[in-house]
Amino acid sequence: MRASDRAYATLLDEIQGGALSPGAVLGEVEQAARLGVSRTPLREALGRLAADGLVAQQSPRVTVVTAIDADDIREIFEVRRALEESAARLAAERGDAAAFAELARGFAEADLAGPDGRDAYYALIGRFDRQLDQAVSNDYLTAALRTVRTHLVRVRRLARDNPDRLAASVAEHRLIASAIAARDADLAAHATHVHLHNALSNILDSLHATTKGSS
Amino acid sequence: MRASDRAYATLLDEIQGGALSPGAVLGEVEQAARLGVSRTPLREALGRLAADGLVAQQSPRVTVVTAIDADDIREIFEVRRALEESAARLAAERGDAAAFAELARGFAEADLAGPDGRDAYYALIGRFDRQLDQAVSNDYLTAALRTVRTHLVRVRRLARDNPDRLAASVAEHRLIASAIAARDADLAAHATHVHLHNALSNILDSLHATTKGSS
DNA sequence: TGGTGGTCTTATGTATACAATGAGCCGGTT
DNA sequence: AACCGGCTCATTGTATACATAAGACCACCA
Repeated sequence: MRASDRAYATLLDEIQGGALSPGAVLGEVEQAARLGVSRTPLREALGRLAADGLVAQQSPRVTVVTAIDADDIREIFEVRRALEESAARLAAERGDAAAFAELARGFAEADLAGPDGRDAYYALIGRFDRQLDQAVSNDYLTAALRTVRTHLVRVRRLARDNPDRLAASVAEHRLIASAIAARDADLAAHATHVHLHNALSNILDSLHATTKGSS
Repeated sequence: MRASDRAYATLLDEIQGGALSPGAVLGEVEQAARLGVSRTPLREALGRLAADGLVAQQSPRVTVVTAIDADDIREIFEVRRALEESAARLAAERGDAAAFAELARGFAEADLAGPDGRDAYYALIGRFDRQLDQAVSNDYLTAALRTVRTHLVRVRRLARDNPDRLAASVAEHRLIASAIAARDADLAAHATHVHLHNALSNILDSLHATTKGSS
């Protein structure tokens, strides 16, 4: 694996995981030394992170981790809705119906009760996203969704997802998968709309509660 | 201006303009020498172009200009439809109605008859796109649209746009702008759908004719 | 004569050295 | 004492030198 890939992967994990907080200054020499690579591959990693929108050059001299506030989350969800509704429609038209029927069964039988219910949930979502990408079979759409998902990882960290919401989300995904399997494009798109509406509401509520609670 | 920016801008122009054909191999030393920069900024430029999807590492050893075929164009237009329909809706909800009324007038009065009718057309479209971005006021959506538009420049080169289509396109944009000015989100979105359907049909027809005619 | 192995070339990936620019600080002057 | 100017230093941007690996070509063997 290339050193620049390692630097990118490490910084990505740290930003998404919160180890590098928004506003943190990323000096080239400092980070290169910390990650054990030279400045050249580190600069490449920073460039990729900048293209993703995870870091930005605040001034021509200082690169910082970008912040995400409630308005950013709304904007991300506007893009997400545009892309995922289309993806759901396209998957309903050309996807592998059997695969989505199988996914729907998986959502129906999902058990999120245990302590690692969240892990099970994200594993299911990951399978669903991969199947969706494969069904849509559109590299440009997948690339656009990849960027959105990259930001969503950070958004999820900001919002504490409660078990009730996780269960509801699974049910919503089950409906989407079923609609795709039934080749009902309208239902797939509208169920996606509903799911994203609920997800956004939950996140913003959680954010509001956190803000009020911690201040 | 930084050397890496110049290298990126030059290569972007050459790829979009056709000076660098799809499949062209971009050796680092060769291109660095040609553009008068060293390999370091040139690699940064190639990285940005790769993020845009304009070049790709065919093998771990050779970077080439990516190709665009009819399927790519269809995929790009699927993403474009998703993003631009949403953008039209959002602009209708929150855009500057007066600015879009003014744009609609501009489309109504556009004169594409002259020899530089195409330039006038693209100038109008550019104004419209900028106004749309401003109205939507969503950096994530704008970034996604930027990628799509980058590819569209190449798509337009493949299709020879005839004057009739240009005039029809202006009329379609006039309707979209009017709908946004009237805050009619449904009409704005549907007019966008119609416009993109016509634009794609025209491009694919042109491509088919060219393919048959030149073979 | 065809295949295989090895070497050699040439490309990329990485590290480091050099250049240039901007920011911060200190001292002088008003 | 405050403000302006210059200087220094740190940081980025660029160039180049070095390491490494992949691919091609040639020679040798079957």
